[in-house]
Amino acid sequence: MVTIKDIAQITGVSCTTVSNVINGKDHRVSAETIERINEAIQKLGYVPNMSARSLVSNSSKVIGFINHVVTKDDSNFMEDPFHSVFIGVLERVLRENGYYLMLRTVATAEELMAFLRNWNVDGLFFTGIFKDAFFDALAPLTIPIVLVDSYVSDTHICNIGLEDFKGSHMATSHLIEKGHRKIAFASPSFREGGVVHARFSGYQKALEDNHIPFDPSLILEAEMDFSSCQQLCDELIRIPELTALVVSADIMAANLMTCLREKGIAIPRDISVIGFDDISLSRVVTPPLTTIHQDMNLKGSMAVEMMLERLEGNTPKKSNITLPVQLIQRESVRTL
Amino acid sequence: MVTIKDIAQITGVSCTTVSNVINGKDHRVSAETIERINEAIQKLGYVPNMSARSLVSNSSKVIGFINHVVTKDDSNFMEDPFHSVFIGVLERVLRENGYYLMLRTVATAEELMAFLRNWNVDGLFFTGIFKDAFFDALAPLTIPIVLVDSYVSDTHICNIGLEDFKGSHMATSHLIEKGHRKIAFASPSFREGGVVHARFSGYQKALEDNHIPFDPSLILEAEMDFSSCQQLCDELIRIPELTALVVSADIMAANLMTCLREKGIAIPRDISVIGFDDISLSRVVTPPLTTIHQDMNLKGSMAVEMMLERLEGNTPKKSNITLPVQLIQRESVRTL
DNA sequence: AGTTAAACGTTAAACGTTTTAATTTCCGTA
DNA sequence: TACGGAAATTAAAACGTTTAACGTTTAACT
Repeated sequence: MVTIKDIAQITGVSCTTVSNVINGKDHRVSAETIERINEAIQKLGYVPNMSARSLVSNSSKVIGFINHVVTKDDSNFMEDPFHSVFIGVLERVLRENGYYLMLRTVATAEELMAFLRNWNVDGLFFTGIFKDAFFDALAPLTIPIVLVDSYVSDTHICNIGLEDFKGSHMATSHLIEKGHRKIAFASPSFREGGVVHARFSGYQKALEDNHIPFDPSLILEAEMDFSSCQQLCDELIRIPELTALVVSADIMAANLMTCLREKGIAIPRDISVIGFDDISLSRVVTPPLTTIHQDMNLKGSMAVEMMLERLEGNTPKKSNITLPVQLIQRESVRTL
Repeated sequence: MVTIKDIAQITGVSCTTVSNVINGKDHRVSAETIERINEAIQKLGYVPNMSARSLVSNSSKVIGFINHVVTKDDSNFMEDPFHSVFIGVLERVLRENGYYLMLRTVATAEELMAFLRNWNVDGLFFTGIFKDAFFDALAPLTIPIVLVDSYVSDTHICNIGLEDFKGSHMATSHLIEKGHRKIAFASPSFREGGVVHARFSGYQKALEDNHIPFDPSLILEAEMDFSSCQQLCDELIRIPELTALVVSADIMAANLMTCLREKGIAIPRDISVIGFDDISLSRVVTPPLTTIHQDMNLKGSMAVEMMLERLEGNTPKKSNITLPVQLIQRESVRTL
């Protein structure tokens, strides 16, 4: 292993100087020396040891992506394209800026703290954090934290979210324009500070704006997996005169559509469906799903941008970004 | 920050002893001392500093998941459920065994080596490595390396793969049993040492076994994304009397089915399609895709198991595991 | 010529852990 | 009582960096 010492020795210079050159603090070093040092680095193939670096500097260049599991389940959080696509973007941009990405699942705040101190983690990404005890444990942390899809606000914690309310309002209004009046709302379970809440409000407001009375029996909750959707489907078909359905997540919509089809219910002939998210699947499902589009890649790059800004020590202009959504009309909605 | 020194001081013992207790080398420490130390650790909330640890011990507990990009593209490798689901499993099992997972994209072997030495990486996972210069660069490495879906063999590198040949043979035979004779094979581009090759051979052999002459004009290559599939689709419909299609990846099959439908071609009425992989999407697409199933979660856990065995220093029983596949009949194949 | 300040360095301590080799303590036995 | 040896413990070096704090030399002003 070639160390900074070797470089120093070979170039006849001290460790400090080599270190300064490596770290771009070369304003105190002559151009000629810099040249010599860089050559030696090149020739010997020197690579800095991050452990040594972080040991002394209290900064590791490690950014954590935290998957917070509420219940100790063995489900694979990577099944959700939202996590994976997001992580893919993170990895790329962080790397381009000299950072490293560590994945970590934690159940408790203690586990998180241990992880942070294990590695001197420099920054943290979270998806789907809600207002609860766990979130409160984040407050005393001083490293930059970027939340995604969390309706929680805090001075030093960034959030990057979506026009959930607006999107849902658009979806519902679209159905109403197409002549639908009895419209159900299906979604994963509500959690305080989660996106579902905002999406539900959008649905509710759209009804109100169109003078359609709100009917609580049209609100359906279930998990997103296939078998939960089957149960939900049974409830659905028992609702009389239902003509349309707003689903607050495309994965769920896709599962639901499959269940409905298996029961001989045609979409959009018997029932119209509109989704939310526009994941890649939505285009490929039959019929292609009309949905509210969000730009996952943009979301990821905005999140990294906020993170990087904070890492550089600049307080960013905004600590709360809301990304736009867009209605994508495909074939799962019919005009009444 | 509470260090090992603090624990030593408070319990009136040396750093060495504390270290020994922490690392389970407590055979040289009296039971009473162990007790005292553990209490102090608990009370002060001591958490080991991995940087310091790896600095001196040349082992970091960091396992890298490497995404090797051949061309410098900006596509998101996490779009592929194979990577993401796999990584999800890795993270869980590695964590349960005291390891940490770092994600890293590299373009060249040099980048990889730099990464390894940056962090003293203890082990490496790869998906989709092919027999090329990059692979050769892996040879001199001494840390455990686990490959997934790579038809390359090397003494100290593990591989965990699939019955690709058999699966493809099953798929093709299934179509033949259903009365099909003119069967095309569509797949992402062939690469030496990649799974596509094996899957192609299975197709070819099934034809041969059934005395159907092989027709090279029925072999179609394209990338998996939607627009490439559209082009491929144009070629497809120009083939006269084609009744069936083996697609060597479900993502591609799904895209292809959508393109075909957009051109007014009904599945399975006009053309039967059989896929490979059985990703979650396959069930939800219309018609539900008949495909060859593989167990991604099993694949992940087997891969970690091999990795852990090597990390413990045991040479595992096998360095090459082939997982079984299974035909899942759904509705995309019709009987002629 | 003498003073200053910039330019170009260096020395050595510190970071938190592991590990080797040395040291002390304790106990049973000759 | 002395002694051998096992058991329990320790001191100190080492890992590869960064970073204060300090030292030279040189160029530029009075």
